[in-house]
Amino acid sequence: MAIREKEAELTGTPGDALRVLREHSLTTLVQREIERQIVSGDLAAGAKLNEVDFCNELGVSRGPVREAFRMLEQAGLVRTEKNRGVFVRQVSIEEANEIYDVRAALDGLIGRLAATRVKPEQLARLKAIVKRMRAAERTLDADEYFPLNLEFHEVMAEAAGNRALTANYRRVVNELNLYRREMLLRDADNITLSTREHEAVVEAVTKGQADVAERLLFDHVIHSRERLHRALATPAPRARKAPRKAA
Amino acid sequence: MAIREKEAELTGTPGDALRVLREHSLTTLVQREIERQIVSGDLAAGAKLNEVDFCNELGVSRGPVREAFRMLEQAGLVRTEKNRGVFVRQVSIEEANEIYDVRAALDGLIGRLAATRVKPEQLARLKAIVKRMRAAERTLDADEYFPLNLEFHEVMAEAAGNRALTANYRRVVNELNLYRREMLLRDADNITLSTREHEAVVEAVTKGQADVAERLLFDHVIHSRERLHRALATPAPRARKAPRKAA
DNA sequence: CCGTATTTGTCCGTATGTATG
DNA sequence: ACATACATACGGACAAATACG
Repeated sequence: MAIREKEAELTGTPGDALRVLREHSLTTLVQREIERQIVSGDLAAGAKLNEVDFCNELGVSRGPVREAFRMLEQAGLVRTEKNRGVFVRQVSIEEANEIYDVRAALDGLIGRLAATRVKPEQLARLKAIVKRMRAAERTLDADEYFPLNLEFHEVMAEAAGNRALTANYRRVVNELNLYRREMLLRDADNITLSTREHEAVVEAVTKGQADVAERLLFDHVIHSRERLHRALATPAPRARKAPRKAA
Repeated sequence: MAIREKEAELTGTPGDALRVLREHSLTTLVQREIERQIVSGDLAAGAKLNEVDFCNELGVSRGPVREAFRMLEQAGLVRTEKNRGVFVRQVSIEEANEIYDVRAALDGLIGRLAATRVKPEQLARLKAIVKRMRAAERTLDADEYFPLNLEFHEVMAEAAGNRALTANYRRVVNELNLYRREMLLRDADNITLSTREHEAVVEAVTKGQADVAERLLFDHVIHSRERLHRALATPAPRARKAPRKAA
């Protein structure tokens, strides 16, 4: 389906593709759609992105597609080889370790700022998320836990009330999700431990303990990395979805 | 002058524009050239970037220019208004404060990692830079101090040995340089204090004291912000250059 | 408020480079 | 190694929106 109508539907009221196009360029729409496909895992790491294929799929010409590629390149989601094409970025284990360090530093800052600035409404959302995490923990539902985890950290970043921090944090989280995302947190013990850490963070934020929240969130990221690496060392669990293409 | 020959000259051997073009796309060359103009201050904050003007100036068509715009947009150097054009990003004082927080967190990580991983060659470069800083301090030469400061932090980031960290750090530093860069560190006392802090960082890194280096570099960024704000409160010093355009 | 000029948004054709048999 | 097929890189034309007189 062409991106013009598709976006209009997603944004709510169907039929007002006109309004969407008045506010967003085709480049932006294409960029968001390709980003969605990458983040959701529809496009596997290493997959080649063919310009003309996207033109046909989205019903646009090659200009907007090429511009969207350049945006995704800067966002760290794809890699471009001159005269050869663009590919979904592959994050090696060494690279992932480096990115985890950056994320830990940013998450520490998020914890520190959120502890002093969090709004009651955000605190309520955090507590609701943790509650649902405990439910997912009981039923060992990793498919439910994964998006809750993303949402928790999204709300924390919002609570920090720093737009530059949020922007940089999102980019880092996106890049980490390229790294074997299908294997994240499939282990029951890992879910339990992760939930405990989230609860501790919420408690510190509730009490306004900036230093504690900073350290807890920093350590949480480091622990997450360790849990992931342990999970990778064990026999591989089933994949979440069948990726569309492989390079 | 057309970007094709210009880049060939800059990269060293004049006349081999062919090699440059074989390795870099026009989009990349245009992006680097516009970024240079923004970072150097040739393009003032808020200035409008006209597509056709850049086409004529750089001798390329609108395709590569538009793609370069999208890259710069993601890099945070320009802002795009649909159907109106792209403008050099303006960083408000509130935004700058937020970015400083992010930079402090990243610089803290840089200090911690550099203390354990710095190579002898990098340590030598750091010491040489600080030495030249002391010289600039004696002659109160702020024009010389400014690039030394950039170089110092560039070497520190390199010493941290984390590519993801370096990439994110560069982006943040670039954005901060959009904020009244002409006023940075023009005050004698500020130069002296800043140099002292750099020296302390080098000492901690030399001794491999990760925790100390982390804290010193973190505090250095926070102090830099305070110094900048104090400088902004005093009567404005002369501008460095005449900006080309103003929005 | 309207018409014109300018600028941006989109599309497509051609040249050049790459992969494949 | 060569030729063919295919994908990307670049340029240029048309359409739509904005700015200006």
